[in-house]
Order: sequence, then structure tokens, then C-alpha cells
Amino acid sequence: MVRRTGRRPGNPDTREAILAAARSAFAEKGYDGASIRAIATGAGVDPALVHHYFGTKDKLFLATMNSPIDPIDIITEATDGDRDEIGVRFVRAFLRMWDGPRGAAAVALLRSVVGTEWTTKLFREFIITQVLRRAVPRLGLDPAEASLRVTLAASHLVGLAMARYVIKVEPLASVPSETLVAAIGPTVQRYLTEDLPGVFPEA
Amino acid sequence: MVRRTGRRPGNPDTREAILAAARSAFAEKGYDGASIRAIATGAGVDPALVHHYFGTKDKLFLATMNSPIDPIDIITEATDGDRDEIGVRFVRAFLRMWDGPRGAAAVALLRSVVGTEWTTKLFREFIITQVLRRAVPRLGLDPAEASLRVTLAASHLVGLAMARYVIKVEPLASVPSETLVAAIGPTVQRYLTEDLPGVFPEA
DNA sequence: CGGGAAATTCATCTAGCGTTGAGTTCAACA
DNA sequence: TGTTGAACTCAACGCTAGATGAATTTCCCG
Repeated sequence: MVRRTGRRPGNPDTREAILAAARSAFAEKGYDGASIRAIATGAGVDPALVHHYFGTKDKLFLATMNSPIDPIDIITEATDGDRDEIGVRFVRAFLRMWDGPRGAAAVALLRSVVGTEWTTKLFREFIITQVLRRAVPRLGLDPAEASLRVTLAASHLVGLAMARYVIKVEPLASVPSETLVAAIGPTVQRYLTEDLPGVFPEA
Repeated sequence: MVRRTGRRPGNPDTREAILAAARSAFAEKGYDGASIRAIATGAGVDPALVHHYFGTKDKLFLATMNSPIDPIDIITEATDGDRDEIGVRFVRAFLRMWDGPRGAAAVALLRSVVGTEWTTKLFREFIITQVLRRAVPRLGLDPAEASLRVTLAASHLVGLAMARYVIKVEPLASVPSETLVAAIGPTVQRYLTEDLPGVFPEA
């Protein structure tokens, strides 16, 4: 007679399995749609164990989102180099993140962010503190213009991520990333550094 | 003793009240977050009445999304006129829709679309059949390029809507719409009609 | 006036959720 | 070897959700 209860022998990486299952569940279903029970099943584990490791569903979600999203990489990569190609480098680094292993977590983030109020607020503050306050000083822009310039560029990138990775509308979803770099790079460049007649009072 | 049950005298516009309550509930909370019970309370009505009128929550959501979203208006408005200002007119019409009375429904759409799989799929097909297949012929573009051009522009507009109306990140959320027209209009124009070196093989 | 149909509510069913606490097994250390 | 604590499961609680069917009231048409 096999006893199923109690400590499992061997593998101590159950925690990682739960995290992985949570990531893909959140990415597919969003925060509300992903249930702890389903995540536990996906990890081959009892639902209570999820709470044992992570406490609440909120904390599990935050743990899922924690490591993979650090836009500082993108920002530094894009701002290192000559100023005339910031746009292209920004788009390239952005796309590489979404196509990389952390992309699923980013999809989960975007999916969940929109669903409920507290995640939206969380994301807004994340954008402000992690993106705006970090990107603005590195760009050497007029402080009066910087925020609008950066949010213009960011809105474009968010829309790109939505269309390509969440909604998956063709042909945008399948086009090579370098094509998108060529198309969108100049736009981002314009938003960040070039003159925007009609937007800011002419200097 | 007042009997509360039975048919209400007078006003037969309860159905519209439910629809209105559903629209704002979906806009605020998203599909999952909005409960039929809350919608019913918001309309001053019993939850069962919602089912009496709309059957299931899915159908209520579809009914909510049905009438108010007809991008054909935006498309015709933008494509009527000289070809060099399509971009500006597109952005202007787009923003006017979001700021108008049907904007709440649009926010609801965007909020809910991303949350669950079936709404995402629904939205993708909506984009293809209602936007792409209608906008492409009116633009007089090379058919080989048209889809990518339109989805590029659409992704930008979706991102704008997300940033301004859903996430509400400043200063983008409060800036006058004409400022955004001036900033984004030229980009949309470029995506739709101008040369995109590196994107399409040079003609 | 009378009767059917629509509008509306009530009470209730079932299912799923997040969460909890008690209990069981294993591994490591003294 | 004995004890401690971490890993893990079981069973259950309390809650909320969407949905249903019967009952009640009103309107409208003949």
C-alpha cells in the first residue's frame, strides 16, 4: 500500500514547477481566469502547497512577475550608443525581450494588468517608477518634454506587444522582428529626440 | 405592505438600463470582474431579469459590444479627403470615438478582450473582418503591403488607447487630443502611405 | 370584462473559487 | 537514535458566481 501523503522524496524544485505552471496559466488565462487549483494541477501538486510556498494568490502573481520584468536592461541597451539610433535599438531590445524566455511572463503581465483594477494601478506605478524615472535621465531631454516623449514611445511599444503577442493579429504577429525594427524604430526615434511640430511650443 | 414582485408599471426601458449598467461595469472591471449581480444592482433590478433578457453572461457581453463599435465611421471619415492627411484624420476620429459616449464601451471591450481566450479570439476576428477587410480597399494600397501597413497603424492606435484610457499613464492621459493628433498623425500617415525602407523591398 | 403574454422577483441549485488547519512523511542534524 | 522542521496532502469552510423555475403582477388585445 503506497502512502501518497507526506514529504516527497528527492526533487526539491517543486517550487519552480509551481512558478512555471503559474506563469503559463497567468499568460493564457489572465489573473482572474487562472485558478490556484488549476496551477497546482499543472504542477502535479496539491493546491494547499501553493499557499504553503506563496501565501496568497496575489503574492504568487507578484512572484511570477518579479524576476522577469526589469526594463532597465532594455533602457541601458538602447541608450548606450549614438543618439541617432536610439529608436532602432529600443525596438530591437524590446522585441528581443518578448521573444525570449521571459516573454511568457510579459504576456501574463499584460493580460492580467488590464483585467482588474489593482493590477492596472500596479502597472501604472511600475511604468512610472521603473520606466519613466529611469529612462528620462538617460535620454538627456528637456525635462518639460521628456515625460510626454517617453510615454508616446511607450504607448507605441505597448500597442505593438498587444497586437503581436496578445491579440496575435496577422501579418504583424509573424513578420520578422527586424522588419518591425525598420518600421517602428524611426517612429520611436522621432518621438524621443526629433522636433514635434504642434506638440511642443516651437523653440 | 408593498408587494415588490411582478411587472413594473410604466417604463419599459429596463432593458436599456441593464445594457448601460453592463457597459460601465464591463468597462470598470473587465469581463470576469463584472458580475451579473452587480450589473443588476446597478440597474436597480433583480439578477434573474438579466438572464430573462439576455440569456447568458456571454450574450450580455456580446449585446453590450454589439451596437457601439462600428469602426466603419472612423474609416470612412479618415479616408474621405485628400490622401496626404489620412493619418491626422485617422487619429482625430479615433480619439473622438474614445472621448465620446461610446468610449466607455470601447474601454470595456479592450479591458475584457485581453482577459480571456475566447474574447481575444473574438476580437482578432473582429479586427480582421471589420477593420482590415474594410479599411484596406479604401486606402488604395498595394495589396501585398496593405495588411502590414494597416496593422502597424492599428497597433499604434491600440497602444495609445491602452496607455491613455485603460492604464491612464500621465501625461499621456491628460494631454489635449489635438496634441496627440499632431504627434501621432504623421506616424500613421507614414505607416499607411509613405515609403518604409527596410520593410518592403524597394520598388 | 377576461385571458394570455410579458415583466419582474424570490428562493434556490450547483459549481468553483481562495484559503485554512490538522495531519503525515521524509531528511538532516545533534 | 531522537527530535525538529520542512515538504506535502486531505478535508473542509465560507463565499460568490451564474443559472433556473416557479410565482406574482401588470399590460394589452379581443
